[in-house]
Amino acid sequence: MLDQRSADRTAMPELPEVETVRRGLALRLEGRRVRRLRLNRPDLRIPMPADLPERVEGRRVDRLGRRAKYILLHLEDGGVVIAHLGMSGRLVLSDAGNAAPPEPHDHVVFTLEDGTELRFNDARRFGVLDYADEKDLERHKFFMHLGPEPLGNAFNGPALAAQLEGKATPLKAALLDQRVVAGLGNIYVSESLFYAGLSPRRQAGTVAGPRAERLAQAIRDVLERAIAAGGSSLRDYVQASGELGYFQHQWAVYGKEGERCPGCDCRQGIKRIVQSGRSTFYCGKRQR
DNA sequence: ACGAGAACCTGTTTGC
DNA sequence: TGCAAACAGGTTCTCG
Repeated sequence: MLDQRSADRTAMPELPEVETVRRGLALRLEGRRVRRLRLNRPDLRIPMPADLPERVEGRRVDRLGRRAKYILLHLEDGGVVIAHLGMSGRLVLSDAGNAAPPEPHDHVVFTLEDGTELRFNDARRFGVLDYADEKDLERHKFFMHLGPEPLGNAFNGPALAAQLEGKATPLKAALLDQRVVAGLGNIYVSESLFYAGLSPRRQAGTVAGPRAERLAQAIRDVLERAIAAGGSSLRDYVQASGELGYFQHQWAVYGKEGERCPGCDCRQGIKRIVQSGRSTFYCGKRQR
């Protein structure tokens, strides 16, 4: 229990964590009906629609979906609640008859017919909650410009190379751009580049052919392994407390400045640099 | 048009 | 010990 609480504080909502949360919510929400939706504080990064409660209350949740880092609650009438966790957002479930006491930053509370509560808690309010009709999702402003899902069929070496072609920006910055590939964040960009053996400082446009192939594969592998790790943690987590949170991962380079490179015997160890205001970790010898 | 950096906001960690 | 600065998983806007 204590371990889980401390894991909560090191939340990291990139694609694997969002997918893990989606799976956990699916177990508890699919097929259930929302009795009440309470907006405590609607002014997140983008103000949520004032009519959200009337759009949602009384509807059954058919299916939990995901696009990039957005979680989608598909309702029975074709409505979709769109949730993004930003940097600090959490979706916390509590059992019927055993509701957790209200916490600071509980901005939205869904109450199901059986009393189960789902709370959207987000201290920094970089998160988002919105509503759309299913048929309009592709054209929604959140999704209109997104690149391919890295775990989908449309993502591979040539597709990635095409996105990077002509870009002068460092590879690190290009991979954070959700139009290039949707779902990577600061941690998994560093991790993917490490496994691909590519320098985060390399000009993005120079990545094509076999390099692009390696990078696309590294991205896939890293994300799949992280989801697998989250999935196994999730089972324990749900059994233990019935809550959802985030999970600590074992990273190769992220946050490991000065430590020994796990891929080679170089002397300098893992380097930390700042690119467009954000930390990047890499091995200067192994990654070119 | 593009890319770098700031801004958004709060909480936690680090360093003097 | 206490306080201030630095830093944090994301996205979007502005400026050069």
